[in-house]
Amino acid sequence: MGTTEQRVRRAAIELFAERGFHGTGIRDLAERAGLSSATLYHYMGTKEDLLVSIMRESLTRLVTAGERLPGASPQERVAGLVQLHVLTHAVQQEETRVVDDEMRSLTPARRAEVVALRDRYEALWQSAIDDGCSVGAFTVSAPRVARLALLEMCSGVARWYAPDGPIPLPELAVRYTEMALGLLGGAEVPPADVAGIRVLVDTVWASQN
Amino acid sequence: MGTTEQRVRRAAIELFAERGFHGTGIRDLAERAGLSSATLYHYMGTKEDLLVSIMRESLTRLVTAGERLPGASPQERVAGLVQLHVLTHAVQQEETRVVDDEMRSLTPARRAEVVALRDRYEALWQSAIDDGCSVGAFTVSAPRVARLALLEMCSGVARWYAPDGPIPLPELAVRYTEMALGLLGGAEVPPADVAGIRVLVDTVWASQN
Amino acid sequence: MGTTEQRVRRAAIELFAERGFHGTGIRDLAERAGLSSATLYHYMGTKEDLLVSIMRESLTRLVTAGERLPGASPQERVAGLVQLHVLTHAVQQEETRVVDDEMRSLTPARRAEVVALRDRYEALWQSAIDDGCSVGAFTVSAPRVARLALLEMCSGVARWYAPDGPIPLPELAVRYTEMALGLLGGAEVPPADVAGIRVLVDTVWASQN
Amino acid sequence: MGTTEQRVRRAAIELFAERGFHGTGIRDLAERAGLSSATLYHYMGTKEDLLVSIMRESLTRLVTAGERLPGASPQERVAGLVQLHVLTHAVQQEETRVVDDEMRSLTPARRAEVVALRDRYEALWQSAIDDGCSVGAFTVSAPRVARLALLEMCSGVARWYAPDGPIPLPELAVRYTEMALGLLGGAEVPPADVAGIRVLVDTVWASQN
DNA sequence: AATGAATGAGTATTCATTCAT
DNA sequence: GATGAATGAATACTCATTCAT
Repeated sequence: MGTTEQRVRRAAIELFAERGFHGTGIRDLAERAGLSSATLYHYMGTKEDLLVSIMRESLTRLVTAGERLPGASPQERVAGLVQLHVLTHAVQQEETRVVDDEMRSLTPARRAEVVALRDRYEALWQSAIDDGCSVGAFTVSAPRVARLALLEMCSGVARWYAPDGPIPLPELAVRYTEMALGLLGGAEVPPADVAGIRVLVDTVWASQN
Repeated sequence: MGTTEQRVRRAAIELFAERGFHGTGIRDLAERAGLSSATLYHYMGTKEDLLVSIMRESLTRLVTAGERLPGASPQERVAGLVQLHVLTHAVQQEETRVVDDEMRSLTPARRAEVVALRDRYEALWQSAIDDGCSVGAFTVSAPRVARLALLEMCSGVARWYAPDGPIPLPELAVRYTEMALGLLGGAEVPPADVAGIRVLVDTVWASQN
Repeated sequence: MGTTEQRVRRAAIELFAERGFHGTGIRDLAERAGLSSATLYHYMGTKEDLLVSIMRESLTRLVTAGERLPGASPQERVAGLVQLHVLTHAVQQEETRVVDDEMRSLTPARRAEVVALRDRYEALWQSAIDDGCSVGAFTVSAPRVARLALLEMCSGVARWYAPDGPIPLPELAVRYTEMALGLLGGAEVPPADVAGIRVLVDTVWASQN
Repeated sequence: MGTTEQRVRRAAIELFAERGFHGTGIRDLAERAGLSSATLYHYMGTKEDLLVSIMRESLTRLVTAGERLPGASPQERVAGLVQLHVLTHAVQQEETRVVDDEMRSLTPARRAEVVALRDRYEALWQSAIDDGCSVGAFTVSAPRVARLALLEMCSGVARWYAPDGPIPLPELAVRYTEMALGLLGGAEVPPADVAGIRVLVDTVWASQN
């Protein structure tokens, strides 16, 4: 069952994803983690601390994985990012939904730190897209908007993809790669190494913290 | 400034979009609407009634517009739906975000009604997609998944599109149409009548209730 | 019984005096005032706001009365201050004890305002004492210390004086006047107009706010 | 640094004096003593036990010292008590403030014991004063009130006296002796042996428990 | 139509204390 | 001797809602 702290984190991820931060009470968390609400406070600071910690860890992992992605050409880098993003959003659906949806629940002071991390991750996308545009590999006219549309599109996976459903994970990744490169315009789709990326995701998410 | 009831609805849409249903208090609503919290209750039932009413109205308008869309071929119907969806999500960003994000905040009893409306709307998409597949106009292998991915992609517009930004609304609609038909596979993009759809959107949203 | 707000203030004064600020719970206040603890919040801000407001009002009254005191010579001014202080501490025992004892319970931010008021009141004492020293009316060697000792001595009245006990109020005032002037050294005791000061006290405490 | 138990007592005296009994949490005590809050309970019973024990020890010492005071005449006995009281309140400011201020924080059951001790101490004062009145050495009309006023006046020293300030301890004691005997009326001030009393205070407070 | 007053149930968080290790 | 873990009861305060006026 893991350590108590892990149980608390899991409970928080599940409930924040299901009911939202403000819709989840401290009592709900305690019950789900199998603790009294007073004991909960041995394993966390405030409720917001817990949320921040979940977001920080998740985004840090994403940034780590993103920076370890292979691929030299802009097409390969975008393809890798899409596959990384889609795989994590398909495999860690609850966690990624919390990160994507609960930004607004953060106090301005705490939001800053988390936004900084997210910006660092999105900068990886932006630079890959911008490079592709410079080189003429992509023809999209508004690269900033393209980034937003792509991320929105890929993040959606966390809301509907069923791991045990009809679409195998690798196929999902390939399809999204095709869609993404199509959206960027005139780009040929590089050969995908989904398996390699899956290994990367598993590695990064296996590491403690 | 509109009737008091409209002020209440506007306040609710703004705050629910900004802070979420559970993050918005009755006093916040009252303050934003310029009323006392007791007076608020002259213009609404419970807080949940207000949310349901906003969602019902918005989804009803979307269904109405969706059913009035012209277009005979599957390609034309999908194109129309994409343009309708993108335009509404770009123009009515707050309202559509509330509809998309606050489903989980509904009590099971109330959720049923709203989900039924949403299902009715999504059925328009599904049938267009399915028809296209039957006829061989689309080659996508998993039509249900395609619907989900398309809706997710188009709904994202409400989260980032800036009406006063660099991309004009018609261009946005066209781009999304292209991306959507590309996603469905092997479909030629029919000529777009974005202006006509814009009129439809404005008409439906102008009507009271 | 007075307005509800007055009942809340009375309850707070009684309980803060009896059990201290930290020893008094919001439920205690509500019960004493005959309200539910939620209703209490219609009539106050936070518990600290209530304490500050009580202190501010009491000190403001004391300053007002102190500034209206007649008396030209240092002896007369000190005598007036002693009588004012003793009378208020004998008549408003609970309120003055709250002011004297609960300073430490204030948050630094709120403490500043209250301390400023108290300093303004004590400055009246200090200047009378200092003037007496300059003129040679008092022979005390450490005037600052004399002020502290005098205030401490006179404030003590609020802790033990029984209004229905053997010592009449005017006699109490006279005795303290004698002790105070003796403490300051070599001062002749001016004729006391305790009745006049009693009228002043009653006037200032009768006024709303 | 003394035994752990002494560290706990010192922490309690400091914090109870600074923030009051109800304003001091068990965690505050633990932190100040450099222990975990669980370990704290190896060195004390309940929080109230700790307070009672501090008060009992302090009052016991005061009674012990009071009973050992030399002096045959009522004037000498009062002078000795004043000097004892002033010296202890100047030297043990925090401890004496806790004793004086936190009586109200005690449960009725525990209060009885402590009040009994205090009464025993105050009885020393009362009998000296009463004897002086019987013999005609004092002319004060209300002896009980005189005791209260004297104690209040002398205890105030703990609230403002600065050991490193301009007034030397012996002078402070002499001044208070003069004030006290003046307050009692028509009493000549006996020669003071402040140094002797200081030795007594130091002896009694040096003894363990 | 509008609101001040009222509240029971709820909020997140801290309390003093115990106990197994 | 020391402590991490645990908790029931309490803390100050807010919630959505009702109602008399």
